[in-house]
Amino acid sequence: MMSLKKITQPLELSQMDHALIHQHHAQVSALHQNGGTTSPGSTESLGDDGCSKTNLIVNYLPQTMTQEEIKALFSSIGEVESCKLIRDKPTGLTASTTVSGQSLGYGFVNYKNPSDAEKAINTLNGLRLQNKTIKVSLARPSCESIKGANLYISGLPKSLTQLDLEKLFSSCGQIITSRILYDQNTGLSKGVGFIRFDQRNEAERAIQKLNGTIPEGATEPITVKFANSPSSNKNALPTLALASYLSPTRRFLGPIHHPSSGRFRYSPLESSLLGSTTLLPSSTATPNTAISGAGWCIFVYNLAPETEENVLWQLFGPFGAVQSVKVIRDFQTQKCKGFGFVTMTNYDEALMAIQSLNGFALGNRVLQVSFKTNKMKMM
DNA sequence: CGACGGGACGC
DNA sequence: CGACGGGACGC
Repeated sequence: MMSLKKITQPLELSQMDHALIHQHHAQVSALHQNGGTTSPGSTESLGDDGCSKTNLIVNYLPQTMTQEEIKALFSSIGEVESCKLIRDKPTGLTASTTVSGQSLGYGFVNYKNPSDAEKAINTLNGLRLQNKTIKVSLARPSCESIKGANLYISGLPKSLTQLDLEKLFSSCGQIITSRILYDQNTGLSKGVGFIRFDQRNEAERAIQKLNGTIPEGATEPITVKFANSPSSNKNALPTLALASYLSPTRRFLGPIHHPSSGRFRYSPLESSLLGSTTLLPSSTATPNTAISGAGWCIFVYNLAPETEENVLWQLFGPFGAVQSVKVIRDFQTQKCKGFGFVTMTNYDEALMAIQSLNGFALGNRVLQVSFKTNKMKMM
């Protein structure tokens, strides 16, 4: 139940044509348009071998769309010379349950004729397909200097608009895309946004110039830094991969490399407690033992409301002997209150579980796992 | 936007 | 803390 979001219906070609006919006038924000697909200068006529006028990059493609479907769609405009959907590497590796070859959501379409490429931009850019609005623009000549040019900006005033954001950054270079994140429910700005520049050095310039500065009319400084690269994936261990990744036959695991561990980590343990592996659970001496004195009680925080006991068994079982698990629920709703407890027999195994599972991305939540503290109601 | 339960020995 | 429509340069 935790990872159903990937299930979408494959797109039929007939549906696509249909969509094409009825929605080819889909609105695209002016901002996106000025996002810089048109080069500022004169280089229009370099057609032959310089900047290609036939090669398009298509972004925000629906996950399920295949290269063949893309080609079919774009062939409705004119003759397509080549078409490539970019997919992630077919890593046969263990951890990534993301089956090899998933679409990365963008691709390239190269037309025979520049006029068709232009027509494709005019008619297909902004086309809505499934849950996505695709973007069609001229591909820039591929080169190293355009990579890693995406910035993450936080601390923005809630009133700052996308246009304001672009104005703020436009002096640093050519903006390819910009975005401000809004809360889905309230519609209010999250004070966080992205700017993708044409060139990486433009992005560096923007960091130099704007990081820590206070926008006009604002009171707080903004943070400008490089956005996380898509490869440093946040939910590298997809929800249901747990059972398979944390194979029950393996009692001890090497350190699990959490995506951005440092940031999410929060360990209540002091190094002194970690020193020895020969500690025995004792009912009174240390603050982190289970009440009963037999076993080590672990506090697990940031569980989803639907969480059930079996999730905890699956999470902790691979690390050793688990005596009991408990999901704490609200009495009324019977929904998990966001935390639970796991009691393990052996200190070493409990420690290993904590070290491995603290910071672990379970679905869209990052777990915080530590020895239970003693809320001394009584002594 | 959020943080540590529930049970009940029979002295 | 904060991370996008998951994924903008050929995976």
